[in-house]
Amino acid sequence: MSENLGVSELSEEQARAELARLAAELGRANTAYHTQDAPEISDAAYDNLKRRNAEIEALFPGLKRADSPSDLVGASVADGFGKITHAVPMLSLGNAFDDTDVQDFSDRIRKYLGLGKEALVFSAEPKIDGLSLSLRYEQGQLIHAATRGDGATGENVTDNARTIGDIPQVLTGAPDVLEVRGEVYMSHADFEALNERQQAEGGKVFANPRNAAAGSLRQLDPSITKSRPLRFFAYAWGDLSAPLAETQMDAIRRLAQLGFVTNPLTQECDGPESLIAHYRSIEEQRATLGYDIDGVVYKVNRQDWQGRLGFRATTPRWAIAHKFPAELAWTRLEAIDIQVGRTGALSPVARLAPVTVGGVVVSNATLHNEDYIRGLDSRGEKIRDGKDIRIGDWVQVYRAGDVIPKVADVDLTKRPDGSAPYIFPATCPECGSAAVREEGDAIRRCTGGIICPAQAVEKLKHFVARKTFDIEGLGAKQIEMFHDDADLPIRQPADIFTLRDRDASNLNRLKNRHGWGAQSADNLFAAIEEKRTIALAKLIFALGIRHVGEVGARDLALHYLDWTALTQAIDAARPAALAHRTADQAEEAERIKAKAEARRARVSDCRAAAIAGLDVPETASQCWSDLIGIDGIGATLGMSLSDALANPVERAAIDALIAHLNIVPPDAPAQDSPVAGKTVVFTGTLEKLTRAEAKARAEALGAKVSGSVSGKTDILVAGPGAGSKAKKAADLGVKTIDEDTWLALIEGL
DNA sequence: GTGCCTCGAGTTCC
DNA sequence: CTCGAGGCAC
Repeated sequence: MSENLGVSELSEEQARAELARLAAELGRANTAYHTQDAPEISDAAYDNLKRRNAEIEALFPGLKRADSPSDLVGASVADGFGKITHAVPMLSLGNAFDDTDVQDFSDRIRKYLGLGKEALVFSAEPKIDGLSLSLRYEQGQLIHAATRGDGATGENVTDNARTIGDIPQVLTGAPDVLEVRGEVYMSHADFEALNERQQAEGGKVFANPRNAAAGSLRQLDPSITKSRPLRFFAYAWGDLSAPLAETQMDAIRRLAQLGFVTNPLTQECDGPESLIAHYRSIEEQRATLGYDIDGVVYKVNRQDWQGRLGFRATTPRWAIAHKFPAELAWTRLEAIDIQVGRTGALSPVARLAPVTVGGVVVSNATLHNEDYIRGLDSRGEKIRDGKDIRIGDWVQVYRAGDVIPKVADVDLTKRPDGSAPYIFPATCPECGSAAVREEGDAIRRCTGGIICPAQAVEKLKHFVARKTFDIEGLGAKQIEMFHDDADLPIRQPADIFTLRDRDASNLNRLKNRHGWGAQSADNLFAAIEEKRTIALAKLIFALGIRHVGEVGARDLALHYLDWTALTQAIDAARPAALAHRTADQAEEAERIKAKAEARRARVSDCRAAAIAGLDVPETASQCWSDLIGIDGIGATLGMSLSDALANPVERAAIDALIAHLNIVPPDAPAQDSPVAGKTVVFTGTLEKLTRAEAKARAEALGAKVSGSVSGKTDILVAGPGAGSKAKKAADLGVKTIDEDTWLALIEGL
């Protein structure tokens, strides 16, 4: 047997066999652990198997199995934490900042549910300022604990969670599978005692209880977590298939019966006035609670109504967080710097004399844009009573959403003599090109395009970012270094993929440089090689074309399925795109000129000529309509994409890049479903699905989802409140069905 | 035209 | 996380 060999001594064949053996053994151990009282093997033995598996996988990455135990949840791996995908995503909440927002929240729900005089009851509880944790229990046993992470996937902190006294290891009388959610936090007293201890021992002193709780929970060594006084309030559960109770309040009581600690200030409220009264009461008690809270959470009490209300993209419709006013601090504005983003946006950043805001030292803050500094909002109306912001001013800072520092106000009585209004630059501070602000736009942009080094670097950073090419070892810092490198410059994406060959024929080789070695250089080249194969959607997003974000890129990929098809279609649509813009501009001019009677005729002539003169070929119009007919893609995105591909410099860079890549088309949609190849339009309110879900399901089944009804539409799915589209469909003789019929049609697929 | 809702692009600190 | 703005429904 090979299992006594060191990992490095294994042959490929032995490694493959052993990975199979480990997968089987760990799989069996996992099943035993999760379904029976006694685990089959000890924790230490389990960890050893797991570690050996990870070591072999690291050495033979090509042999990693589809059912690799390293992807299994519920076990500790030596380095870092494993990932856990939440069965039900951990979403964030919408925010209310004043009484009006609370009233709106209630009104919105009443309208959505169609409630008349009927009572609408809420639960209200303090929003604990800690970190949320999801606990999974199977057959009453705590199986795993995961942090929120990005909402879909979190970190596996099971071993640490087991050390928290408020978290039961075993439940009696619980459903077979139960996910409990709550907040891990540290009390003020415990926090202070911990910091004193840390200081005495020369350890890290935490800025605030939240950071202390987060730092303690994310310890790699559970014995350290155990020594930290963490607590836990349970407030929700993650599995709606088996509701704990018919109302939120009953569910909380049930959690308390099961042995969880629930917050004593949780209360039932029968309307907005009652919610606000409870909010004020909690606000008054805030200082004496002994732990940090940052607001009050309101939830619709009835479970069935929560179900009907459902979710928007990232937040439930049935809950909201009523936030306390943010903590404020005053400090001196020392300078205003201008940063240039990847789209050329000039963003002013305030450099501040360091000041503590909400437990964190802040020395930078956003100033948004030109108008914000001048004291105007996006509609040109006064904010801060019209006070402008000047260098040297005494300014008020807060952290929006307790995260992003912003300059909120100015103290005019402390304004230094001889100060002058800040003059926003009209040229790019990085490349000197003109910086212009389009009519109706809040942002001033550098016109240098690819010539501007700041834009080039930011675009490259976007290209290698986590959601795009995600090249390990080539992050923002490395991009900055390589961009200005004398011997191995990376000036455009294609340069990344020629790096290895250029390095091989270079005198100043990467492996001989300070801070690099043969191993790290090889790792980088290997990471780059790995990403030569890339999904079409990621490639499109990575190009960093304005208005083409993650979702737009995915929609384009799903529609065209292939890079060549996409470029050919966009190229062909170019005349129509130009005509669209010309017509747009002419219309705009016409609107302005309508007031200046004298010149109207000339403009109309100009518009007619523009359209007639361009003589748009039929195929161009078709390609253009096809493009902007994609649901979610409009003329602005279309124009932006067309411009990017038609710009000779940009196009050359893109073509050079494409030559190095192996582009993977999106998963071919099912061919055998009843809706494959059909064009579907959703309209009205969907009750069982969100629009995004409906769209994703339909696309997975091979349907094309369009935004508007036309002769090409095969099926219109009309929910309640469908209007003009249903009428148009009837006129065109398009088949129209309701949501239930649609669900029945695609059922089981 | 108006009013949602989502998406894109910007931001800080650990 | 927030703002602005694009896209879409009414």
